[in-house]
Amino acid sequence: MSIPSASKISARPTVRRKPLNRATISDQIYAQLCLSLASGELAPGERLSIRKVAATLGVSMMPVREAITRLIVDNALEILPNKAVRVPIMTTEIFRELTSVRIHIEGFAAEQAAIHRTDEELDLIKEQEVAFRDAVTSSNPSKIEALRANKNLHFIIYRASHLPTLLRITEMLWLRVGPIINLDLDSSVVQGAKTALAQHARLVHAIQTRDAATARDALAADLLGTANFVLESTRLRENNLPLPLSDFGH
Amino acid sequence: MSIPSASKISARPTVRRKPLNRATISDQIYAQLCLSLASGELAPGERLSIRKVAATLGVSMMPVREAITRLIVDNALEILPNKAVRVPIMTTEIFRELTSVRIHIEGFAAEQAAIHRTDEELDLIKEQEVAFRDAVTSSNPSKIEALRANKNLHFIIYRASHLPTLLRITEMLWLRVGPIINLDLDSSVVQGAKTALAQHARLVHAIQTRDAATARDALAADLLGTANFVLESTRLRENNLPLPLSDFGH
DNA sequence: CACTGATTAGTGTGATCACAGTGAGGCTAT
DNA sequence: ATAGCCTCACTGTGATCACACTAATCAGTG
Repeated sequence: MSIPSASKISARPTVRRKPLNRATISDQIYAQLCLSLASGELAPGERLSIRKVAATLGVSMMPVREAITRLIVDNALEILPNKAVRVPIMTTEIFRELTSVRIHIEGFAAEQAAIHRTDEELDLIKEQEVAFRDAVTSSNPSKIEALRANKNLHFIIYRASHLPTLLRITEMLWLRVGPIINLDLDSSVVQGAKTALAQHARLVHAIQTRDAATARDALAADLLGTANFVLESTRLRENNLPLPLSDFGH
Repeated sequence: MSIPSASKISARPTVRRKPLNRATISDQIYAQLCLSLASGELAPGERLSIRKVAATLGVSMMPVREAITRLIVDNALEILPNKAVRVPIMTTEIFRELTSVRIHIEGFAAEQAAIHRTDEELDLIKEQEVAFRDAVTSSNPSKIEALRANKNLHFIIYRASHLPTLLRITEMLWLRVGPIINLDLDSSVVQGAKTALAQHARLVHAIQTRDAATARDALAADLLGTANFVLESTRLRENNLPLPLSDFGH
């Protein structure tokens, strides 16, 4: 990821630079790990070593440590009783629980978005909906492009709820499902996207007409659809065995 | 809080001690800060210095640093553009937003608790309900005892939803409202508890009879009641002015 | 050959130091 | 007296080291 060794600002001639909002190295590592998590690059069950991640990314232990701590707090990573850190393994039971919570909370967000959205936000939503449609119905459908557009669509909606607390919670939830949905939904995402397309259309239309109940229902159906798709093509563990022992942790 | 300088286990004679689950110093600091936050000891707007907290608690910077990082992640503390850390100031706007989210999410938790609760959990819930009633209707009502029982009651219910994700979210939410409700609800908590008592009774009865809808409604009414109470005896800032300038963070 | 034992590499946690950036207080020059 | 500059105390961030604990390797013995 090439961290610029330091922010070497030698001399500021006339203008007084204000490096206030500069991103911390820890922030960069955090963002990087989030990406690796969301892309499935970090597989469930895989162990993380602070030192190794630090060496890989070319930084010291400290920023990695802090980034991992953050990820543990929002349940994107878990810490075993040995104090070892790994990306949580998702059982079907946990996945079901997570999905039901997501349906309720993100459905609520969609409902509020239908109520509080501005016209500008509606435009952005429509924009992302066609982006998703294009990515899926294209002649050579791009899986990663579709997932990106799907995520954008959802989060523009959640942001349009104008409830920052809710937005934060949905971010946490997506961080947890990320490793799963990106894992083995190869080109088959196109097949599963049939119902997604329909529900997205319903969803956007409901948000446009400020129909909160329908917006909630459409989003719930969308989530449920992809969740069932994951449950079928299941790479999930049926029950949480004491140890996976299948990790390639070094 | 008196941290034992270190876990000095000199020699373990015959039994092989397994100090696996031992609480980290960081954990202890985190718990301590949570308490200070929930008790209102750390007032909104107050600034936190890693070194000063470390010196006060008699530890080095590191555990404090990690504990504060965790609290920032779940929005119990906020980090200003100056990188300064303070406990967030709560505006009426933010409080309203937070309350609406809480009503929805914690209402959902109550609903699920009514469905999934075991008989043992029901007993615990009843137990905490009479504890709260006792604390409030006592001849010399104890504010801190009432608040403790109230929190216990709520979280036993949330735990009884058997949705760990939901439990985690409610913990985050309570961490944010903690500094407010404990701030200036002195003996007046008894007055405001009138409606709380009624709703608690409804809530517990609904959970007993597995009436999810009523459970949700009762909990929503409970939350709304205390929220309105806070909004009236308001110590909240009307709008988020650039700086409070009233902190004693020297 | 199988099993226990010690040694070693590797882990997360905590402490300490270095550094750049920030803000306030006091000084000087106008 | 006031505006501007400088100094200094203090901040969070990052790096490095020390330590206790864990897991796995390899040696020794049955």
